[in-house]
Amino acid sequence: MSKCEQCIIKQFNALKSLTKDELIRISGCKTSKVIKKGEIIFEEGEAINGVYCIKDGICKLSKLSENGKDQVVKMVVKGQLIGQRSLVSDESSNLQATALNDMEVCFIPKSEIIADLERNPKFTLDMLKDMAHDLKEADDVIVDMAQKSVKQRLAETLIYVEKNFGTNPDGTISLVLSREDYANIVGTATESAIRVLSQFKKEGIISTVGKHIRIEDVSALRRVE
Amino acid sequence: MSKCEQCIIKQFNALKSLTKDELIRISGCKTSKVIKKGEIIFEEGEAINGVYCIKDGICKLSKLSENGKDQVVKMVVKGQLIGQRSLVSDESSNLQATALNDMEVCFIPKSEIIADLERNPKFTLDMLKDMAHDLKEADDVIVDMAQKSVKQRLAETLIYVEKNFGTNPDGTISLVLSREDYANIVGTATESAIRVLSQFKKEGIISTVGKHIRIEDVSALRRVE
DNA sequence: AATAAAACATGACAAATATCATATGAAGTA
DNA sequence: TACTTCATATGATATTTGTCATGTTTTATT
Repeated sequence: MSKCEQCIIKQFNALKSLTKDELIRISGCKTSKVIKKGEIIFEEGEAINGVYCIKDGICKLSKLSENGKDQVVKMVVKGQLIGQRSLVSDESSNLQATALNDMEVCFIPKSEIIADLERNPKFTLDMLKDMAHDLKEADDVIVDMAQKSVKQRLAETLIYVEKNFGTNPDGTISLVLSREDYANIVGTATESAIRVLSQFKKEGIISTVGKHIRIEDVSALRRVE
Repeated sequence: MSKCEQCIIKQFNALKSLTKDELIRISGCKTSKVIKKGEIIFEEGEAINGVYCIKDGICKLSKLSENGKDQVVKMVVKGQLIGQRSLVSDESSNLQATALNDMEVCFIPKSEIIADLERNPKFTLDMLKDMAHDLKEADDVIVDMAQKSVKQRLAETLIYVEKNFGTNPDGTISLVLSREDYANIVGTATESAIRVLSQFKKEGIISTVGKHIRIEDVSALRRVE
């Protein structure tokens, strides 16, 4: 099993602020998991009791709403941590994490890392910075949800996904999402998402290659009203 | 000027985890302000460079959307801190804070408290806990915005406001908000908020006494679809 | 290859919400 | 007091979005 102290992934998250000794100890108790696309990493209501460090892949964090839809709250990519809230709260998770492609994650149990939070202020401060950033992003999502049209939100989502998860050599967006996924990100009916994407395609703003989407005209996407 | 180390308000936020010495130092550099209803505490885009501890009153945190509406993201009450993000980020504020009634706040400059964040892990951990809680609440708001109707969101807002900000002796909700405020919380047009409140009133679910609203039938509010 | 099951697509219609217009009462101001 | 402004209210209408039905395409499975 690979060692935390040598892992480059930690550079992208708060674990970089652990000391070498702390990292070696963490390394000894962590478990690595391979998670296939579509598999659930943890469920809403589950006691997570630890954090996951994402070594590879992308996952969505979602929450079931009363009307049965699974609203995506955030997408998380390689390098980031998920489940941090479980470290500072004894409540069970308010979100479900599902792999959007094949993933590799390391799980660090709360019992092993909690002491570091209480003793290493640099680490805690780093966690705080990450969470402050997440909170800011969540605020932006709230405003978008409340004030923008489905078409605008979908346009923004396409730009976001391309920017954050990259493109293939042919220019298509690397991450393949179903129309239902897109609907659950923007918070609309699947049919509505399909319709808007069809319209974008008809207008030449995007094109599709099989299940892959390519943005043809970013500025048009930005101008969507 | 009152002293932080004797102030009971700090029990409700992370400042309680500062040592007596730290509190005495903070006390020496803090400034107290009285803010009248409607006044802005800080603006979107402003460099705050410190935290505000709310000694009394209620304020809203909002963000201007592209369509010119001022979306309320969160309401904050006596005992809580605002502006924490400025402590861990050099970015300017993403939100505007506006007093919803007469307030009394203390401002603690970043320069004085930042060292405590770096040295007192208990304090940092407490800040982290608060922020984790805020993040969870923000997630819930995202789901509500995306999946619930205006009527449901307004019903929930009424319940929330009554629960969190209390009632007057006659049973009316203490906090008086304009219809526009309600619209900006729920994320809808002012006319729509007015219409829904009128309907609730017609149905006997709420009643009004001047500008005050009284919830007459909470369970009906909960049942709204 | 045959079949079943998803995912995608689109029409028709209903429901929710926004927008614009206008009116009225309340509150502040000259 | 008269005037102005603002908040509340409501109708009429347009637009957006959801829902239901149905068909097609793609993907998975036997």
